[in-house]
Amino acid sequence: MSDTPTIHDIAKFAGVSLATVSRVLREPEKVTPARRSRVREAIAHFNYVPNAMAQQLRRPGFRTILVIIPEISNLFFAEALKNIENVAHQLGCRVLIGETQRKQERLDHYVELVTSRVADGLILFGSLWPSVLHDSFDAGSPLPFPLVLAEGSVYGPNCPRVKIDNIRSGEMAVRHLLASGRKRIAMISGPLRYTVSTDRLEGYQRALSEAGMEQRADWVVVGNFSMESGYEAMASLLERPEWPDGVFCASDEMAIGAQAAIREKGLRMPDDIALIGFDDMRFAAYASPPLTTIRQPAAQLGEAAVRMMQAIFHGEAIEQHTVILDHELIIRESA
Amino acid sequence: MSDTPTIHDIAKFAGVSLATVSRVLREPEKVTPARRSRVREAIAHFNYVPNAMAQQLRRPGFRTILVIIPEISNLFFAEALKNIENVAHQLGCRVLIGETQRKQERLDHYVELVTSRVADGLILFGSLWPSVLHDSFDAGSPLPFPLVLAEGSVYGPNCPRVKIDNIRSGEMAVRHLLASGRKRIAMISGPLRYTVSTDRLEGYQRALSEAGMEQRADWVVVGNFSMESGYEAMASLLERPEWPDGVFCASDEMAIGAQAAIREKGLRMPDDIALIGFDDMRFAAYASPPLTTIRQPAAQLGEAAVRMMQAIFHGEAIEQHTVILDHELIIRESA
DNA sequence: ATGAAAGCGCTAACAC
DNA sequence: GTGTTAGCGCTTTCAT
Repeated sequence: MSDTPTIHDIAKFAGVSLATVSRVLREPEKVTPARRSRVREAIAHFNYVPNAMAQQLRRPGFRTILVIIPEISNLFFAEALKNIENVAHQLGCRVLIGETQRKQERLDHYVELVTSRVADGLILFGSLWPSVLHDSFDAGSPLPFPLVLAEGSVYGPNCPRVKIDNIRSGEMAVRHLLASGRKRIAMISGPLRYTVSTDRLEGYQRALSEAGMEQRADWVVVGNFSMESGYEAMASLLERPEWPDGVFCASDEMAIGAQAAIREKGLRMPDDIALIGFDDMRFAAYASPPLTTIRQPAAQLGEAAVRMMQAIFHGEAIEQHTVILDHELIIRESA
Repeated sequence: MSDTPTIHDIAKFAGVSLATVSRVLREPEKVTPARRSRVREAIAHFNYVPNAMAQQLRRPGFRTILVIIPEISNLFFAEALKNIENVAHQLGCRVLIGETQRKQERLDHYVELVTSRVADGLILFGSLWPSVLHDSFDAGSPLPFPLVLAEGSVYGPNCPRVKIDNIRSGEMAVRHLLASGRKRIAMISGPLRYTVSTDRLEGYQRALSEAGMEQRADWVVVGNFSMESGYEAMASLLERPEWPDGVFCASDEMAIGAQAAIREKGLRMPDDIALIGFDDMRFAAYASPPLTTIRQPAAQLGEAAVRMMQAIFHGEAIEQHTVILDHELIIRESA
């Protein structure tokens, strides 16, 4: 932690010019073996590592892509991230991760990393929109940096994005409940300020009306995607005079909370209540009973996002401006 | 995404000198209102954001701390991270997160961010040791950058660290099992190449021998901290002629996997088998039955790490070179 | 093959 | 107040 050596120190120590040191670093073959090793010794001696800031200034180096997610503890994001890291690494980029905790201020703080060129591109999850990009939202004004939107929960802006079709996913979930003869289907939704939530809700409604079922507004109760809120929501549903016989939860976490509430009441799944979740996160298979759910292709989503970013970096025209990934019904034992 | 404007563009456009633009940015009060607003217009017009690389070069700016974790999808880390972010933000630092997936190569790649001064300090979770720091491992040689070790799973190096006492935690877990009269206590351990694992295992052994119980080597089966491995481990235990009546799992994830195996056999917890986990991750309370576990203070751990880092940044002598956080037994229904 | 020197985008002394 | 100028640590012509 002593004073950081610079290229000057190395040059002086090795008795060569700055340029030579620089060359040893990036085109060693252009330097005589003798001096080359002298320089290398010096480098080792000082434990010298070039200052990346200074390097980048002259020469566009490794690409760094910043990934911003709302919550790191949400397993869905964790899964997507893992793949982003893998693919990016493969493609020779570095990945930095930032968590906003759904705070605009945090988001903006992270976005500075890319406006100020510490990172070269941004993959943005979640429903918040960077303040700096306010003008670019609906206006056709071009984006000031490479951006790809993931998870598709943001409205309008005209930029590359990868998402899943939450409406059709919701439909699929509810149809599955319907298929087993459920008549009183409730929904535990996410916060209605998020598109993902309203989309899944719309899917629920469509499936119901398609089946000619009655829609009861008081049977959709909104949680916040957490287990706790799922538990509360289900508990409140079970306090009503008439119980639902099927419940669609907008996240697996809420479904797991709901399961706890159902078990506490001594009810059985799927006999008394059929329950279906959303995400297919790791824990779903180990729930009691194992959770039937809609699988979001988190990993693919990450991969697709990185590939789009890569395309932008390379100035390639992106064929599909928005790619929609396939969801899938995973049938286990809860419905 | 068009050509990035520089301070020159702004200066020219506003008809002032570079210095004036720079001043408007960081000491606006020293510039006449008239010119100030001219410059601001120019900035707005070009959508100018100073290049952070260039800035840092002259002037040590915001501190960036890099946090490296093995796996982002491990909820324990997620929890610790959340708090790191919070505290760091409060202290005016930026946090970057990197995931190694327990690969040395990945770790080293991230560590470059700090040797090359993109980040100013490193908080390191996990059991891997950066290659660059090879010499500093046991040698007393000083570290080339601010480093604090978290989670305490690395041997020897002489640097600030924050950890929990895994041995005593393990003891506590097993004592609890013993207290309810269990006679045949098995353990599902983590990989034995990690200190966290061997420490918890040692705690298990100590508690057993302290109680004068027989120790059977074939009753410790090793998993890899995942639910899957917990399931497998428990299943294998249940294939033996004699079943354990108590099981200590080195992670909640493994415990949840184990619960699934136990339920499948139609056994009851804690009546037939008492089960205790480790971590107290979010899902523990919603398991079936709710999981008794040892709580690791993930959040405090994050906070402590950041504060130590802050102290290093400020050149303060760190009072406690290694801080050990308290664990806690959380009794729920599985044991 | 090597070194001198210009410059990357910005900040901070120093003059005016 | 404001502009000029000298760097920050590095890369890259361009001579030699």
